[in-house]
Parts: sequence; C-alpha cells; structure tokens
Amino acid sequence: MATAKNIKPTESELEILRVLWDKEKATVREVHEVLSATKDAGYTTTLKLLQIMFEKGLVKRDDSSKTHIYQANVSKEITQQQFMGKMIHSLFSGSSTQLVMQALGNHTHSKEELEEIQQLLNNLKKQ
Amino acid sequence: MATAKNIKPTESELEILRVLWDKEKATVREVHEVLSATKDAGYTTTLKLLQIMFEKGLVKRDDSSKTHIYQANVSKEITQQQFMGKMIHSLFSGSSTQLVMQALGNHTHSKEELEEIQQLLNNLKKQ
DNA sequence: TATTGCTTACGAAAATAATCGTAACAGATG
DNA sequence: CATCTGTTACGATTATTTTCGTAAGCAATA
Repeated sequence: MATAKNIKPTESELEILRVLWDKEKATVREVHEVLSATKDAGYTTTLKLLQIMFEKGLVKRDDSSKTHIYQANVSKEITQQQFMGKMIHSLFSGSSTQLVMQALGNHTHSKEELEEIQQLLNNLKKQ
Repeated sequence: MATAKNIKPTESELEILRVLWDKEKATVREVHEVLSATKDAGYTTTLKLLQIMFEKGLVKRDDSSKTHIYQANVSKEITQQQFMGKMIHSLFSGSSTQLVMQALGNHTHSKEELEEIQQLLNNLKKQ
C-alpha cells in the first residue's frame, strides 16, 4: 500500500474500510449491501462517504467504467497500529503491556491461540 | 463503581475521565489545569463538558459547597473493556488474539513485563 | 425513440460534539 | 457597603460527521 496517510478515519469510514479490506475491491453498491445488513442508511450516504474518503486519500478508485470500483488505500495494519496507539495512550496510561493483559484476561482464547501467543512471546524473550 | 453506564464517552470526555481516574476527585479548575497542558480550550469548555458528563452519568459530583467536586462514575476497567471490544470487532475481525499479537509485536516490552505476561499466559493455559 | 433502472455528483440538512460568551451569584476583602 | 475574584449555569455558536434529496447521465430495452 503505497500511501499511508496519517488521517484518522471516522467511525463510519472505518466500517467501510472494513468491508474493503475484506473484499479487496468493491462497488458502492457492494459496500452498501454489506453495510445495510447491520445499519440502515441510504445508498447515497454510502456513496457520499466513499467520495469523501476518496478525497481524503483513504480509498482509491477505478473510474474507467461508469460504475466505479473502490479499494482501500490505507492498510489494515497501519490503521490498527494507529488506533492501538491512541488506545494505549488514552486508556492504558501508555502501557501496551497493560493492554495486552487486559485483552488476554477478558476474552477467551483457544488452546491453539494461546500457543500462538506463546510462540511470539518466546521470540520476544530471546531478544 | 456502582453504575456502569453503557454510554460511550466521546474523545474529549475520555480526556477528562483520564484525569479523574488519576486524581480520584477534582474540581473543574483542577481538571482544566491538567487539560490545558496539552490542549487549549477555555475554562468554561471544561466546565460545560463536565456538566454534560454529569447529565449522562459519566461522572458524579459533590455540590454541597460552591465549588463542586467531580469524580468518575464509570470505572476505567469497564471503559477499557468497552473500547477494546469495539476495537476487536471493528479492526481485528473479532479476534482478540490478533489484537494481542499486534500489541505484543509492535510495542516494546521490558523483560519484567514479558514475564508478567508469561505468568498470565501460564494461568490461562492451566484452565 | 421513450422509458426504466442504476449510476455519480453535489449541495444542503440533520445530528453530534466542542467551544465560548455572558449573566448571576457567593465569599473575601478594601 | 462596594468591589474584586472565582465559581456555576446555560444558551448559542462553531466545527465535524452523517444523512439525504435531487439532478443529470448512461445503457439496456420495450
């Protein structure tokens, strides 16, 4: 993903990005279809939002045919980091460890997942 | 903390809660003093915000003397969980494991912190 | 060709959040 | 008592985000 803008997507923009990260490419209608399952806003609302996101550089689009095709222009990873950083700062006094412990303690993890985390932890300890 | 409202604090409200969690009790002026170190908004802005938060039940206050004394009315833990849940859902496809790995991988942790996490992990594995 | 259906563009309204200005009041102090 | 200082109350403004209505275009097709 070439352009990693440091623009923080709004709540609604995030919902759209989620769809685009999942589908890779999508038309306004496709995005709207997914969104309308969980929220009710009109088609033009989704359209407008995508247009705004395009202006901000959050998405790119192929407008060579009448029906434009949108694609995320910020990576999921970068966005995750961005929000995590904010979260760590504003809710965990800057301690990512506290955040990790909170997430570990308050959600269920399968044996396999715990093992996966253990692997990563082992690697970190080796440094 | 008796009343755990499921009201999501806004960005600014969160900043105020952070101060209140830290200081336990505080007057508007005290909150504002802390805030003004990092952001510039007038005193009455902080006052108004606290009044709104009071109406929402995010804070409680002792108004027995002229200068009211505010206190958080939602716990840091509950609020953390609330935001974490949202985050896991909207950015990690519902997988808290992914979030944990992201946080572990993208931030530095001291030997002691890693050990602390290991302890918790051990406990979880025992279940 | 006329109609229908789906599309984009875009201004503007509605909703939400943040900020401030001003009034009023209480307490201290000259 | 008059004044100054610091406080709350609160309406109103501003900024941001979300939503929608309407116009216009294009393509398929009756």
